[in-house]
Amino acid sequence: MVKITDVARHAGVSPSTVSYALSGKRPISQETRQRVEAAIRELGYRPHAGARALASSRSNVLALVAPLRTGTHVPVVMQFAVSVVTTAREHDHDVLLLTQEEGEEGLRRVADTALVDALIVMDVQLHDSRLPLLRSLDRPSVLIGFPAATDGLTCIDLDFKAAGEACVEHLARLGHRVVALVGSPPEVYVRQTAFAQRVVQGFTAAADRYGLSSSVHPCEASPASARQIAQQLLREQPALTGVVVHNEPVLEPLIDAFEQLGLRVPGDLSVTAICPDEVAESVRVPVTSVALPSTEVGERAVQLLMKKLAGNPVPQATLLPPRMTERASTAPRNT
Amino acid sequence: MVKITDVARHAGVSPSTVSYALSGKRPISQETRQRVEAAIRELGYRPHAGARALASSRSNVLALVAPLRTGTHVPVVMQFAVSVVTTAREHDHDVLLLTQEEGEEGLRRVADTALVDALIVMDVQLHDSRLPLLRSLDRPSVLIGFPAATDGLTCIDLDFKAAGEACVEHLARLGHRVVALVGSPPEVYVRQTAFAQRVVQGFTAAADRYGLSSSVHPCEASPASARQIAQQLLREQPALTGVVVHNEPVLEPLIDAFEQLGLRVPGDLSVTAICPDEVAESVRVPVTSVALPSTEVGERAVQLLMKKLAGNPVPQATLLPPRMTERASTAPRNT
DNA sequence: GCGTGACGTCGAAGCGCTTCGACGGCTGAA
DNA sequence: TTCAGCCGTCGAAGCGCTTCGACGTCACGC
Repeated sequence: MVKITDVARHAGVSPSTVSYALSGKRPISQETRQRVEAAIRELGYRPHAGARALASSRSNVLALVAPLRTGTHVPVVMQFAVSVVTTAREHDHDVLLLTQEEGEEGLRRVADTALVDALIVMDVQLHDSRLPLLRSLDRPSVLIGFPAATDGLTCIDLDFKAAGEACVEHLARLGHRVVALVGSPPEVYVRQTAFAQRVVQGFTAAADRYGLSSSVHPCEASPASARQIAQQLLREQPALTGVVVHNEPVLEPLIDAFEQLGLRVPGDLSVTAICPDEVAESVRVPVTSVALPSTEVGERAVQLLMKKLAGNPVPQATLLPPRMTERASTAPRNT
Repeated sequence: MVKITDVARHAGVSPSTVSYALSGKRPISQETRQRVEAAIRELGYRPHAGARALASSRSNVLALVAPLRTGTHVPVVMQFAVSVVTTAREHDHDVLLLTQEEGEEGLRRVADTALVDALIVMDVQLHDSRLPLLRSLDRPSVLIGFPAATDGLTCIDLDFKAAGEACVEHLARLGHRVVALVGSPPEVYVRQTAFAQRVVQGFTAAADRYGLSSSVHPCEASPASARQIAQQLLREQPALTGVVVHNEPVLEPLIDAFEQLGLRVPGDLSVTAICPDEVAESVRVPVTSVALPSTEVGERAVQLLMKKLAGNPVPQATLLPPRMTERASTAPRNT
């Protein structure tokens, strides 16, 4: 193994000079820097991560706690993880993957052993048991999702309330008067994951504001549930012409079910969704949707963390504004 | 921060004794060990990962290189990743997540900086450009998937050839005489990912052995392609009664398409698949399938790595035998 | 009764890097 | 001309841990 003293000798300077040339923390003359760089290249020098971490008390590693539970759409998690890793690399950091099951002990472990400099926690719930721990940890963290109280924390997510509102607004503008929300599976609400409830809040508030008749229906992630919900909706709200779907797996089955019940989309029924663009685009009838910007959230989360690591202040809450894309599934109400 | 010297002082022993008590690398008396453990608990001591890595030249971290490309089924990747993390934790290791995009330079970086002790590489291709690097690296690695030549490597995967054979065998035993394979998207073959071709080999070999008439059809991962393939199959092989599907996303659409064309599953047509059990079970007609054992592969991969790290020899190739589960989609041929 | 070796513990030497203080030389303002 | 202060570099200390060799003690065999 080639070490910094080898490089120093080869370049005819002291080890500290090599270190400073590498980190830029002190001025180094153009000429010396070039000699050092040449030596590094020739010897194929790579600083030892452990030694670096020990001396600088910075590991340049971030922890990412990823969920893997029913109710979370896996591709979104994956996309998010990739975006975190990619962005972290741009900031010269690596990413350590932890599972939700590791729990609080896992967080404490990687933080206390100085394995990581900072943490990103996904799938945060309203009264998440990890919150006190994250507040007390000596390392910065960023949460994806919003708990009930955000004091002492840094949170980021899509503004789901605004997303719910945007969907209703879009339908209202098209003249629809009776709308329904097909939501996440019941367990998501029971678990009190904030985003599901926020969508409901936005949906309801906007419906009231526009004077629409509305209803909310949690839905299991199976085609059978989709068919069942579709039947129920037609029975209970025969005048229904607008639907908001916040549940990726049932989006297509739901549209199929409606069409089998004799409703054309968007002729008789307009459908909007809150889901990743790829999902909205891959449905038989491309769906007008508010995007779930997993890539952007991941990127922003890492940026926030970097700011905190640099000692800069960051906002407690970051809500990304919804971005709606009109596709083939919505149309003015059939009068 | 509480360090090992604090623990030593508190327990009335030397730092080295604490270290040995922790690692078990030298005998420590029952009584001393207990005093040390008590001190650790009372002080909340956590060894510093960087210091440990520097002194022992072991970081206790594994690298996992995950793909994220079209053609790879995302949930499978995720399931695999979770299994790797979980198993690694059981062996007191953590997992660093790298993306495929980081490429060879990423592998070299984490290996050379001693950030990780060993590597797991997913989605290996027949002539993967990373192979020479992995062979030359001074750190052990395990590949998921089989390249053309496995010398100097350690590879593990489902035995896809045997899986293809098992499907055909199952159909042949049920009396089917004309079978077809609906395979992965064309780009998977072009990319020369071995597993797709192995399925074809097994499928073809078994069909020949049983004297069946057979054909192979790559298929895009979209419902439209599924419908198109279904039509084509009926046109070209009117006597078709058995289908093997190796393409998760089109499994359900394909069955739908066949039924819309007037073929009942399994009445007129028997369908088997090579896919994760969850996918096979979630289809409207649960599908007889060979499982894609991502969890087991992840677990075994880590175990192989641990053996290599301990200096024990491991087999160059590990092929997991296919496990077939009969479900509702296959039946004896309608005579 | 004494040598032998296993047991249990200690002290010291590093692992490879960063960083702090120091220092000589040089520039520019007074 | 002088001195303050910056620039560029060096040497040494030390980050917190593991590990090696050494040493005293004790049990056992001959």
